[in-house]
Amino acid sequence: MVDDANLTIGKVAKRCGVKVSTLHFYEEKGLIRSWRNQGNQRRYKKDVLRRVSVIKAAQKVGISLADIKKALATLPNNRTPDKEDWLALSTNWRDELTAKINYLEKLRSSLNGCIGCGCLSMSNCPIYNADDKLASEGPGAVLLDRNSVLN
Amino acid sequence: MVDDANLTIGKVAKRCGVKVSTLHFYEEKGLIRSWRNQGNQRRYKKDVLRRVSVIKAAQKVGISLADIKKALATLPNNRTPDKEDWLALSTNWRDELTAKINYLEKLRSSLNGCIGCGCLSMSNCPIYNADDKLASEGPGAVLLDRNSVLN
DNA sequence: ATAAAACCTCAAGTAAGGTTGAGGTAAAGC
DNA sequence: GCTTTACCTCAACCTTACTTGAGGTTTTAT
Repeated sequence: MVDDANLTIGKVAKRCGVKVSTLHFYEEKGLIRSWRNQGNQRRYKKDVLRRVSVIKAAQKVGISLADIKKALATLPNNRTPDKEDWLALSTNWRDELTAKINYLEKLRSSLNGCIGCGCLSMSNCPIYNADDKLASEGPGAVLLDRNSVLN
Repeated sequence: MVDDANLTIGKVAKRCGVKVSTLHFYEEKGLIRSWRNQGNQRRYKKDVLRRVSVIKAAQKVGISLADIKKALATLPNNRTPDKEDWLALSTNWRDELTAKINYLEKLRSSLNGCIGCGCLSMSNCPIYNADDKLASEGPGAVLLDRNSVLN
């Protein structure tokens, strides 16, 4: 029987609601760490539970694993991260989330104002530029890609 | 020289701000249509410009190509879609966008508290109990062990 | 002691949304 | 007429985030 500070991969998976294969994958990607017992099986300290939960939370914000990894790399590795450490991460992510929300709100008003009312055919539509006048000269239809937060 | 109601793929690509390969891909997926000229080259009617722009707009909302295809399939195919037709699509997408914005706002308001204080382990944590179905970014719902994730 | 459950590695597969390249044809410009 | 640009098909590849499966070992339970 392993004690609570010496978790098996199955325990971690169950308690975090992820599959064992996900933990293998995260370890391979450098997002979490483990050591091995005498029989070559992975063991984790409790710390990993929070890491995995934070990874999942950040994914909901839309942060990629690569960026999550970078953020986790800023945590201290000489001691267990404390409340302040986690707070610093979440503050950054909250700001990204705010930017994303702002973008989506702008997009929503474009949908309302442009697609909804039919002005898609007009040259000043932010989503779609007119085809007639701009056809031979300008760059043509200008999509929102330029300012996209998401893409 | 092709006239304006008889667009080449290059023209469509340039005016919509996408690559030629993207148009091939969309056609293969049934999102747009074309006919062929004598030399087997694709030709499009102007209609396609709006379709592609709407596809791009919907993608920014977070709609998958499969769902966009379904939505586009509700457009009339006996006539060019009019204002009312596009309105129906955009209204649905706007509602999805609103739901998504609401979800992200809820997520934002709980992000610092959850990550910082450790309530990730609790059954009332908003991050894990919000409508995960709306979290179309990132993987789906994560069902945590209600009793003991972190402790 | 033995069987079942859990774990291991490594390769391959999945899904979305495209992109890239090879080998060849068509259209446009001078 | 010749050359460059544009277009064609088909297959393979890319990225993200994992999952699945085969074949084999370790732990745990009875």
